Amino acid sequence: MSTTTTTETKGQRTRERMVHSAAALFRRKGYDGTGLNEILERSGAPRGSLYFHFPGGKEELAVAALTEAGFGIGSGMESLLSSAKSPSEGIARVIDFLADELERSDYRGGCPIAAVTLDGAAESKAVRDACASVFDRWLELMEARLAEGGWTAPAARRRALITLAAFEGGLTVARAKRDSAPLRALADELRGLAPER
Amino acid sequence: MSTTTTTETKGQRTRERMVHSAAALFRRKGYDGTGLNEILERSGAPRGSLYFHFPGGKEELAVAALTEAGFGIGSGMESLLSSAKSPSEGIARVIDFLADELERSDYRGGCPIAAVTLDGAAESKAVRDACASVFDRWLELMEARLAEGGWTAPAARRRALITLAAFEGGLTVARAKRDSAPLRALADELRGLAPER
Amino acid sequence: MSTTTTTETKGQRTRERMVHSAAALFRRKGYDGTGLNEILERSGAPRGSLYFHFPGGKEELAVAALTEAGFGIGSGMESLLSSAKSPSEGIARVIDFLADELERSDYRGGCPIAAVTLDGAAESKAVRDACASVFDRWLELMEARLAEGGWTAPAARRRALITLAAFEGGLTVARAKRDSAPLRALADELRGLAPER
Amino acid sequence: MSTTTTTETKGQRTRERMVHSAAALFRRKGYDGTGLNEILERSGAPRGSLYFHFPGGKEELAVAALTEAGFGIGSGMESLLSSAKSPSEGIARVIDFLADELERSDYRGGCPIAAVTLDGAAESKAVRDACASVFDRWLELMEARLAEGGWTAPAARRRALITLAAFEGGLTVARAKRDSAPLRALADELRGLAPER
DNA sequence: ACGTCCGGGACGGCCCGTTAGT
DNA sequence: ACTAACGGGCCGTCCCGGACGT
Repeated sequence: MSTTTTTETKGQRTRERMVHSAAALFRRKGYDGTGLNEILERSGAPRGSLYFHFPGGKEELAVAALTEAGFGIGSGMESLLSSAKSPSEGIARVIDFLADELERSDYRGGCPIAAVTLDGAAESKAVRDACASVFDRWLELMEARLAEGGWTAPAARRRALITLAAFEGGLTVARAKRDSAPLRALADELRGLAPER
Repeated sequence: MSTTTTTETKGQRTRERMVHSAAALFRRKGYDGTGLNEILERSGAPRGSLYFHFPGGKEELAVAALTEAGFGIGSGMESLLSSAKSPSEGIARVIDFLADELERSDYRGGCPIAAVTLDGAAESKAVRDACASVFDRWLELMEARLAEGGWTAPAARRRALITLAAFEGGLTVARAKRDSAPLRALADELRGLAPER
Repeated sequence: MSTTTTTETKGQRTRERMVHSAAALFRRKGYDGTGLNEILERSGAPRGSLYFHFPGGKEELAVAALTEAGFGIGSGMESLLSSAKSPSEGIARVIDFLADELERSDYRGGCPIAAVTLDGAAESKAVRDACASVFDRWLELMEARLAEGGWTAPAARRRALITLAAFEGGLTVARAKRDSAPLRALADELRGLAPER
Repeated sequence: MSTTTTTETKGQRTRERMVHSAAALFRRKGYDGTGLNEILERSGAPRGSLYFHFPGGKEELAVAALTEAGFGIGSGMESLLSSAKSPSEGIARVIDFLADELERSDYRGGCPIAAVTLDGAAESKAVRDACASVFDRWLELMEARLAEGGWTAPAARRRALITLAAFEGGLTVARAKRDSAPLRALADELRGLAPER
């Protein structure tokens, strides 16, 4: 009997470290603001390894990093959502969690997807598509929880969308002001808003 | 009595062209994604002029570009807001206008403030402050219009904030998907939401 | 009695493909201009195989490629020389053949030996020696045919040398101009030159 | 009263040093074998200066280096040619001079034009054209001297061509063998060859 | 014997934002 | 107000080694 989780070759671990480093740096400075050297240094990998694991270079690495970061954040979202007593409450908690993280990182850690979407990397279709997929997945997660809580499909869809937009925008505003209050106000606002049918 | 507008020296016009070019490029690719050469080329100004007008270099130019772009967008917002029959309708029109612009630019022209806030430039206090000021000004504009329409101050504040967050986030999502529908859905949603007292 | 030709293991065929690919690329771009990846891709061989067959790496591969290419070209030369009615005529035909090849390759396929001799690879004694040997062999071939046609040894030696120099130089000039005329003019000239005793 | 020659700005001198360094290195190792770092180090210029003087990068620098080297060598050729009592003697002296230089440089300094023509740089039309122009100029120089010595135009043209080819090829062969004898033999041979009308 | 995976780091050419000099 | 010069940083590719698998 083998353990399901930890059977990872050394190469896979290197690759993972590069992906994580990239994601972490993209959160802070976007794609254009992040140098390969920085990613490499942080992950302790030599330059040649990057091009072994990602022959497509920085762009391919970004796609992997964004996708994986999207899943990670999505999982957190999912558990916050499902542990709350109502969907609205769950949504508020997600936003509060994001606000906590922003504070903890001294207002540096926003959303990697947004950061990359808004910079030069968006010229790349592959990168843009990876971002769009992540956004879609997050929307689905929220819609599902809302539907579970009794919302009609159209109402759930609208609420999911406004939630996503609100927290992406809220993260941006909060970061500029170095103050999480706007983000937390958004959490409250969304908590209070009744479903419109 | 002096004419306020047209008395501009050649130097001022050069400066203005640089500022506009920078703003336009920041919208598309953020601060880190935009090279000085690109800005210079677009504005037709020689290299040395930049450091004459902006001794602080790229950073100082960015502050000017962001501030000015913020004013420009703010003015548009203001007239859209004041020409609508109700504040909610005005807000919806602002978002629709943003969606139109996004489409016209083939999903390249988002919000320069957001783009710069989310990339490496946010490490600069001067840049961050310029962004925060712009956001504040936009919030004030919306609050004022809402108050004028009979909203209480706290409700107006909340609605302004959620509006700002929604359109910044909506612009991001719409750009990633290359589809303005989410943004327009947000406009509708905000139009429909009753004031919560 | 064993077949001399077709008893080749898979490994030998791989090796051969690498050698041929290298030679072909050296003709076009010299040693420094040709990357290992390019050679590998063209020969369909995996990276690790190179160091199995050529522990000395690129340099050792080059020696093999140059030597083999030298033999191949030498054989062609030999048959052209021996099928002509006179040595001078044979020499002219060799040059014409080279000109044909240059045209067929769109002025890319010159002499691999010359290309490698003139670039950084010449710092390597092994490579230089391989080149020198090839040149010597070609000279011998021509001298032998000249002697056979009744030329005295010194005259044959001189004519072989000027022929080799003329076609190497002619190939270079023709390549730069993308015009085989100079090379063909050289063929004519050499055909016309009387033996000087 | 100002000296006509030495009025050179610092920028021009920097540029010149880069051009000379590039030419010197191309002689030894060709275009692909020569790194920009090497050129820069040798000329003592910083990296950025290169792209100021040669916005087109390495390729543009190569064109300049080749053109200038071509003129330099051409001038030497011209004076050797004109100071000899006969054209044939002049030609022999040119080749002898080349042989001297080859020896002096320990068989590293060949013809930069040939080296570049035979490596990957020949893919660039600009580079190839620069090489072709230099060859043409050299041919004209020799033709003119020959005509001056009483040769008919067609004979002069043929002799010029075979001379150019011979010394380019001879330089190659001599370099591979690290022996200037073949080159000197060529000088003798060409001295002895009678004009064919 | 033959080949793969992965690591390793130096170096490739290009372009960055900035400053001196005038 | 602008030309000229400055270095250091960008990302990508180079050739090569060792560990491992067949």
